[in-house]
Amino acid sequence: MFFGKSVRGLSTESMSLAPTTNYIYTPLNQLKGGTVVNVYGVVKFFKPPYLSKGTDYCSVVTIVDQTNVKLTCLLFSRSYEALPIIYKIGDIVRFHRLKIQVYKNEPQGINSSGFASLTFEGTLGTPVIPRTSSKCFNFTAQDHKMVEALRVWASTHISPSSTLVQLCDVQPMQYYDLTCQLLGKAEVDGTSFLLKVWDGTRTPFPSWRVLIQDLVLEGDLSHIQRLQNLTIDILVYDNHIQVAKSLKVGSFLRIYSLHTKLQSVNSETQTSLLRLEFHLHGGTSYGRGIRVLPENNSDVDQLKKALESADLTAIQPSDDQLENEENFPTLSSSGSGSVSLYEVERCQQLSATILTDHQYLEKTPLCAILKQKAPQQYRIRAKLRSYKPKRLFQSVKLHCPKCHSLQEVPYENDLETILQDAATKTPNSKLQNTSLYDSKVWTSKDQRKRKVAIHFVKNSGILPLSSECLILIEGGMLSELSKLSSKFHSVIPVQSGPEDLELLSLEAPFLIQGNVYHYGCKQCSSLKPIQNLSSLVDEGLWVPSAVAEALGVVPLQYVFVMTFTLDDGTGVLEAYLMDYDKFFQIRASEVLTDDNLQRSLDMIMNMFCPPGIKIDTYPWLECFIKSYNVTSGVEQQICYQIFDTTVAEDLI
DNA sequence: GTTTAGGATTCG
Repeated sequence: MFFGKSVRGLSTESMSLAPTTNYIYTPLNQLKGGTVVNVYGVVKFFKPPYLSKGTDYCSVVTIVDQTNVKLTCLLFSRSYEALPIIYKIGDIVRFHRLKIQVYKNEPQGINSSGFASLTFEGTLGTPVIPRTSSKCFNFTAQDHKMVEALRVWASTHISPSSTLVQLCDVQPMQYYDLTCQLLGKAEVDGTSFLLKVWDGTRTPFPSWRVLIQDLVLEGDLSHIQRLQNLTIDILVYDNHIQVAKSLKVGSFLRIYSLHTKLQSVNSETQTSLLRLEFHLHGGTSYGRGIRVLPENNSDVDQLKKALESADLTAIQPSDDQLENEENFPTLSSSGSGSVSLYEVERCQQLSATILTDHQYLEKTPLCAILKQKAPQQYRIRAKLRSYKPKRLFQSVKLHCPKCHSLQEVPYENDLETILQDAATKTPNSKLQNTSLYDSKVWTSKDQRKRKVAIHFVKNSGILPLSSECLILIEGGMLSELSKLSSKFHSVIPVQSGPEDLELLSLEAPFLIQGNVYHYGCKQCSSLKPIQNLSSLVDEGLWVPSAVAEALGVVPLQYVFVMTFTLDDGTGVLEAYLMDYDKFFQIRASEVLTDDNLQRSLDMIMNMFCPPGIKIDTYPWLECFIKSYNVTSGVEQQICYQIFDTTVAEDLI
C-alpha cells in the first residue's frame, strides 16, 4: 500500500502534488515479519557507514520509539551518501520502505527497494531540519510533530551519550567518541596509519608520539609543532586505514569508540614516563569508525570556538624549559612534531612537589617517622597511594582563623532559600538615599512582585564607575547577585534594620566580588552598622579584609582539606593537607566557580595519582610534614600535616 | 540478481 509514490519508476520520493499523500508510520511494537513499513525512531546505537565485505556500504542502526521497543536495522547501499546521516546517539530517523524480517526470533529491519531516510538532530529546541541525500522528499507538519514528540520522549527516556568528550576529560582505558580537527596524517607501516588531531583542549597526560619516517607527514608541520601537546596521535588499523587515507587535512571529524591507554615508556635515562595512547582498533564493534562532520554541524561550531580559544600561551615553553629539554630527549621521530615532554620527565625524575623551605633537612623514611614521638618535623619523599575526598567540591571548606573551626561552603540551594526568605521583607524607604549611597527600587516582573532595592555607594558624593562601585542589595535572588557581581566591583546583600541597613545574615556571603563569595564566622563576628563603610569610602578599593573589619565580620578563608595516603616503600602514612593557595597554587576561594581551575586541579591530582597504572610508575612527591599529638578521651594519636610544600611550578 | 551483516570493543 505504500507503492503509490513509485508509479513513474522513481526510486526517490517526490514532493507530492496530490494533497492526499499521507504516510503511515508503524509503532515499533507492531512490526510483523514480511511487511514493508515506514518507521520513526530515536537512534540508540549505530555504526557509521563502512564498506562491507560485499559490494555495498553498510550501516547498522538500532532505533527505539515511545513504545520502548527497539529495532535493529541493516542498511546497505552502493553509495555512502544514501545511508542515514547519523552523527550521534539520540539523533532521530525516519525510514521509508523498510522491510521487516525475522532474525533469531526477533523482528529486524532491512532496506528494501525505494528505501529512503531522513535524520534530525535529537536535541529539544533545536531547529527541525532533515538531513538526507534524497533530492526530493516528503516533509509535512506531521513529520515536524513526530520529531518533536520523539525529542520530548527521548529527553526523559534516553540518556545522552556519555562517550562524547573533549580531550581534557579523557581517562585511560576507556572508549570515547571524539570530535576533532585533522591536522596531519601519515603512513606508519602496512598495518597502521597515523592521524594527528586536536580539539583545543589538553589531555591529562601527554599523548604518545608515533614514530614515522621523515617526510611522510601530510599537514602543516610548523602548525603542529606550535600546538605542541594540544595535538594527539591516533593510530588506526585494518579497515579504518583506507578511510583515514582519504581524509582531508583540516576537516572536522568524529572518531567513534576511540580507545585510550596509558603506557609507561622507558626513556634513555631508565626512568619510566607516562604516555596516553589513542587507538582506533580494526573492525566496527561498538560503532568503531570515522565520520567527516560538515561545517554547518552544531558540534563543529562548538569545536571551532574551542580551537579559537585554545590557550596557546600556556603551552609556549619558557626559556627554562627549552634549556631543560635538551637533557630530556623526546620520543618523537625527527622532523615530525617534536613535542616537549618535559612535564612528565620532570615530575618522575625529580619530584612533582618541592619544598618552599627546609631544604637543608635530610630525608626520613616513613618507617622511621612512624616509630617516633610527636611533635617533630620531617622531610619525606613518597608516592601518593590514594587521597580523599575524590570529589573536588567536598575538599573545599571554610576555615575560621580565629576559632579554627571548619565549616562547609553553603550549598546554592540553601543560599537561595535564605535570599528568598529575606526577599519577603519590604525595603524601608527611610533608609534609602543617604550621604553614603544613592538608592533605586524595582518591582520584580514575576507574580511575587518582589521589591528589590539597590544602594550605590558614593565616593565623595559622586557615583564611581560600575567597575569600581560597591552596591548594597535588598531582596535580590542568587542569579541577580551573580549578574550584578560581574558588573559591579563589590556586592553586599543587606536588609532594612530598625535604624540602618544591616547585613542579611552570616549564612549568606557578607561580600561578593566577581566569582568569590566571602563568608564570615558566625561565632566570632559581632556585626556593626552598614554606615561604618563610610570609613572606607575614600580608599574606594573595597579590600575584603577591610570591608569585613568595618562591618565587624571575622572573614572565613577558603581552604582545601584533603587526606593524602603516602607510601615510600618503607611504610604508609596518612598526612592531611590544609591549603589556601600555596600547595596547589590554585585559590581555594575561586576553584568552586571556575571550570578551568577545576580542570587544573584534576590534572594535578591525575599526575600525582594516575588512574589505571601501578604505583611504581607514580611520580615522587617531596613533602615537608609535621607530626603532632591529638588527644581524644584517654587515647593519644599522632597526626601528620603537610607544610611548606608546593606543586612543582613547571607542572602547572 | 546476490552478498554484505545480523551491535556487543584490541590485544597492534
